[in-house]
Amino acid sequence: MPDHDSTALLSRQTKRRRVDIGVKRTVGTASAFFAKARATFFSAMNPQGSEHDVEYSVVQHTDGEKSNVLRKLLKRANSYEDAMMPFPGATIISQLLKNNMNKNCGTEPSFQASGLSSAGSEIHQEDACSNSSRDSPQECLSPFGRPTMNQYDMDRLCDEHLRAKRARVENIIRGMSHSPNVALRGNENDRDGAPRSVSPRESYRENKRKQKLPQQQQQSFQQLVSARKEQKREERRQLKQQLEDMQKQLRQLQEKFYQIYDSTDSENNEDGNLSEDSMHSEIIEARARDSMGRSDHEMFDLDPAQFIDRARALIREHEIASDNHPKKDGPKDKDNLHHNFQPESKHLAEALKQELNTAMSQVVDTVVKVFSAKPIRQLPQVFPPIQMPQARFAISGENHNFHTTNQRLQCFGDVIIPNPLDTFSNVPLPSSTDQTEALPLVVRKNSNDQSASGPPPGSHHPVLHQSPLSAAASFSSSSFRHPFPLPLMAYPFQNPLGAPSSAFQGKDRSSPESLDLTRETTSLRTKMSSHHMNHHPCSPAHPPSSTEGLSLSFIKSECGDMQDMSDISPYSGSAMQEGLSPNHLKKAKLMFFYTRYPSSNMLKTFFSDVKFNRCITSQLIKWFSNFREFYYIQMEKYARQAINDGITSTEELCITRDCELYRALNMHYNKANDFEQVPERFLEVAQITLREFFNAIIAGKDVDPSWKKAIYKVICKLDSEVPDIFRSPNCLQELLHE
DNA sequence: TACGCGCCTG
DNA sequence: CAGGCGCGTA
Repeated sequence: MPDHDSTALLSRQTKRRRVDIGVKRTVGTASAFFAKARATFFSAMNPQGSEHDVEYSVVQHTDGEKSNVLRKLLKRANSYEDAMMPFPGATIISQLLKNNMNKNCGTEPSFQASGLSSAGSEIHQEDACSNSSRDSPQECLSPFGRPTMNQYDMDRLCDEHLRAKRARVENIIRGMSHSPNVALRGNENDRDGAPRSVSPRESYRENKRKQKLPQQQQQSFQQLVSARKEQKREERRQLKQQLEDMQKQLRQLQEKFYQIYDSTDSENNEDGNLSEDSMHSEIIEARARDSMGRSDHEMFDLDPAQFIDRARALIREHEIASDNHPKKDGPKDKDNLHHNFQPESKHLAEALKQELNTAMSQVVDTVVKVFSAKPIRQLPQVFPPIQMPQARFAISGENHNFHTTNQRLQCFGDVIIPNPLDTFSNVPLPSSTDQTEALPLVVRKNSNDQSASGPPPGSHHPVLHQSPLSAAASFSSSSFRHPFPLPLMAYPFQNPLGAPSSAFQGKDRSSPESLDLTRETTSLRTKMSSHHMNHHPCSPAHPPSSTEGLSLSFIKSECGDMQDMSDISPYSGSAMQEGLSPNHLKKAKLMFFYTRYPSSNMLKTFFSDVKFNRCITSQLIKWFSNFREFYYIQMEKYARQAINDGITSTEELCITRDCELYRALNMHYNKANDFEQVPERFLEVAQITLREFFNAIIAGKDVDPSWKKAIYKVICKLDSEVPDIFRSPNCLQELLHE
């Protein structure tokens, strides 16, 4: 773990503790002194915030705080793992490994956090270094002992560097092959490696550290070399096993593939004349090979290229078949297709073909993914579905190209619906760096939903996938990026081997129930409003397209009982705003000087220039909740400070316009101090609040977890009338420019 | 069940 | 400042 991380952790912790000193006191006033002294002592002891700090804090904290530390570590580890999943860069291999290893060792997240191979834990090593007084610092820096780097000439240094590099790679591979830290470790390395340029010496040291074996390290290089050889042998063995595992999985895939093929094969045999028709020899060949392979079980040993070739052939076969069927004018075909075929079986055939196409796409995709070591350049293709039947699979041909997620989506859109709208191409698909904070939750939720409930029956239409995108596109400026695509993109990766038939159909991902869009919509609107998005993207002159209509209804259904749906739909009329602007925030802050607990009705009347819906209302309510939070925190802080300062009587607690507490509050709600009419009443209320806190603390009521509630009850009755001028939409100008 | 609130977190 | 969460209330 890099130092800055633990530093951050520490600073968060100390910060939290400073707050917690107040909030979660278990003893009376004496504990405040103690805690304060402890904090001072603590920060004096560790001015630079090293790894000691975490240790120290863990040891010193109460159980709850300790569990906080653990929780954070755990969270971090999880988030690293989660973060790996949806990225195109995460290969199927790592996912397979992850799946396997989660079964075995999914129970020790804290060790995941330490993130090292079985050879030893970095953290443990470092702890041993920093904690144990027996070890000399030199040994810590250079675990291989005396021969320090200074004794080598430059050649040696280069050699070491190369060796270290190699060892590092080997280490990563080994880590992948038998520890649950795949994602984490890789991540860590990336993070470590990217920002700083690694000097040879540094990387040498780092690798030594990582390579350190649990047994006593001998100082001679020969032993090191032999140990390394041992490791390599072990690695080789494990890699081999890994390979075997993957082959096994591939076999399963192929099996599935052939099962599907068999089903349609037998059906084709039913109508009997497909093969005698003008079938390409390639297809017949493929079939011949096929049946042979099936009888001999040799197909399992096909190499990937062959496998993919055959997949392509099959696809071609089916496309030719489906293309030819309607075009056939020969009486024979007509007979076969239109007379001998019952309508039901025709439908069945069509359905089966579609299913087959979908399934085959998945299989081919997965196989390609398994066997493409690295993403190579993508072919710039748009997948015209009918005209270029091969385009869909061209990437899996000689080039063994890697499907980007975007292509994958298009591909499956193709299969399911022949003519997908190309809204996708107009929306900048987020790269891994475009991720916003809301994403992981959405992904997780979706994946859970997906795995929990099977795809609901009913028709699926890709346009539903696009509606969120078009929502983002049509409601936002060009620079605005919404995290919608990522949950969708994450889907194809969810379960590459387990249930491919349901994994890609996307029926449930298109259903509004499974997507937690409420928050997304809220945040979308929030972001819109905070960016002054007052323009109306859908002007009446340009009636919404079908996709826009869908996205509108999407938001409509998600945002629930909006009092006025026109606030999203094309809107022409008054100057009502669709969201809250910074000016509204400023106004709300000024209103806080008068009212701490405004009712939602009151908010509606005072923010009459905003079109209210559920989201806006809760945002405003949240604002005032945040204001109160700050207010009460200040009050408590100053009350405790007063107690610490030896004040014993509430009479001594007065709030004037030049006292520190008032200045802090004014700074928060009236930052520029351009509102010069902070009512006297606010000072009184503040003073009452302060005294309430003071008395409560003095009385030791703060041992009760909900001791503040009584104070809140008092304060909420002290709201005063908000001047009418605040009802005006332009009140800010009027208030601030007087 | 929906809503408002407060607390915690980032 | 916003999101998540748990709780109490209507």
